[in-house]
Amino acid sequence: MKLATFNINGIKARIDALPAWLGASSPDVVCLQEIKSVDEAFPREVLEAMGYRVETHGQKGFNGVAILSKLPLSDIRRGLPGDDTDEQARWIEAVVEGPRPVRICGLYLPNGNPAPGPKYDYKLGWMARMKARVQDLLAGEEAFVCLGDYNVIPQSQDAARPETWLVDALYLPASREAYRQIVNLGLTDAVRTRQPGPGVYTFWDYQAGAWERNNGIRIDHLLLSPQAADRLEDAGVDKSVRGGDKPSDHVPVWVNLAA
DNA sequence: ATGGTCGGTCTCCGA
Repeated sequence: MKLATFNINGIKARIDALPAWLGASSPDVVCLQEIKSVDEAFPREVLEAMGYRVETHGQKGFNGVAILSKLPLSDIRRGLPGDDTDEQARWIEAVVEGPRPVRICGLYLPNGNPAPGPKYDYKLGWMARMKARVQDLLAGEEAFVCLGDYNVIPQSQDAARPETWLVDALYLPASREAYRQIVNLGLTDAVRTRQPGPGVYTFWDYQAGAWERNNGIRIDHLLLSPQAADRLEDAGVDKSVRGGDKPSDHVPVWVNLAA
């Protein structure tokens, strides 16, 4: 089973590039971030025509997440638990049905800039809520994968120029500590396991020729529960998508799980 | 040495 995450930075702007990648890569399940669309305006028909079920959790203008799946979904949940006043659409969850089901949590973690400030406080609060959700899921001992745009550079090797990120919310010590606290509950970073060295990036800014200079960062991650990690076969980054027509600033990241 | 790019609209803000 091939699972992928892709921050598309606007579904309207990616209406050609997304189907092109789906056709070339044939993932079974994809979690999308930054659809920047309300549910009613999401162009589900073109994706359904490719064999995907479509579940969205959108909002106007910003944020928004979705699941595309060739396999049946159950227990679909929208929104990260822990704060009923949080109106930002950043979390969608479902169980992918099959002989060996796997729960997927698609997430768009807050950027948090500028830091310090209220946006950074929201980021850290959101990460604490995510940690609590992961703790609950771990207690269930099921296979699950938390995949999406984490907006966290875990280590210096995950940035081409780490020195330029020192005061950024994506790399501040408190951001990386909160991320480690989630991973250290017992999750496996699928891409790190398969490609342990430096130089693996998932985002290149549109500005300043970042792509041409390979000035990238790794912020899109797939974290596997122990039961999902048992089934890890392969993982990787579809870097070439960044060089295509009208690219997102992120590229797809994927994992293959047995059965 | 500096500034630079997108996307969705809220003709500015978020990233």
